Amino acid sequence: MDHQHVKAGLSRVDANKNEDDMDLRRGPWTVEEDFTLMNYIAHHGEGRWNSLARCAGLKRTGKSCRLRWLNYLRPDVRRGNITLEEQLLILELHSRWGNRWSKIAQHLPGRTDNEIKNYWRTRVQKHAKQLKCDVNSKQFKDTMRYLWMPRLVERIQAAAGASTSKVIDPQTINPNMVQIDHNNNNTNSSTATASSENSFVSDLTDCCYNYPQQQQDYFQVNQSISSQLIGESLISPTGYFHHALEFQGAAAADMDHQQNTTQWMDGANFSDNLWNIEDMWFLQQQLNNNNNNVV
DNA sequence: AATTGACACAACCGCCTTCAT
DNA sequence: AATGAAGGCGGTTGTGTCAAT
Repeated sequence: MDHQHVKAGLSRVDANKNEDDMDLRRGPWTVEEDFTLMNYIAHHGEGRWNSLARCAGLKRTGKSCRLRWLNYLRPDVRRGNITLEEQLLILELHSRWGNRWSKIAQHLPGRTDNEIKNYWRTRVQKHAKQLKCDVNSKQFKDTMRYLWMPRLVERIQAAAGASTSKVIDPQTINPNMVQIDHNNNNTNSSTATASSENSFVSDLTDCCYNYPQQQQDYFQVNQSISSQLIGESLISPTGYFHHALEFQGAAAADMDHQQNTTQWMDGANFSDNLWNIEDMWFLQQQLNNNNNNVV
């Protein structure tokens, strides 16, 4: 690798390729290019992308053709808002596998790794930024597991109960869920919100406004729904649901720490913040726990 | 009406792995 | 076994859109 290529951040192989491909097109695809690519694949199939690009007469790299096909033109690609169920799955699978986008995408039919990656960056990382904590930190991960995911489950339930086109039928998952609905006969804001819209219009932000009243119930339900969505084998016996219960118990016995959040929240504009007091308190607890462990 | 900033998403880049020769 | 091309993947950037000012 010579200095020029090192400077440009290119390997020699890629650099030579670039020199050879100076007349290649870059940037957004035109309708004509899309049509050419689709037409060629319809007749000849996909694969061998470099030769495909040449034979189809496209002035694009094979990589570019492949990406365009997989992420946009493929007939079975799903577009549009990420559903609540998909959000829950993404959070769950990311907690297990990290940034293995293609692996995560395999469990969301029609969704591309690129789309999931973008979702994570634009939605999830944004919230981490607002909380002023690292997206990979334990605090943030715990918040996802013990607050956001239960809320997502709650909203999935509400949406399924309100919609005729249910994605999840609670009774087929867990009889407890029916009981939960009856016990929660107060119509809290989250239920009302979810009922007034279809399950496709939602994101994490909405979930963060609505703190569950009976969190233990939500963990039970969460476990059930996650099991249905991604299969029992993915739920660990020592998974986050149990840890959440332990955490909630310990936290309830230590409510005095809530006062400490004032100090912790210094610098945050609360009136404009998406996060409610429980989120902040939860994170503060995590910080305290970590500090105790260090000492 | 023009400007600006935030946001979502398409597309590219470079590294790594796999495959064919 | 060695080599180069192709493909896959995760990170990053570019661009269009829209709301707020």
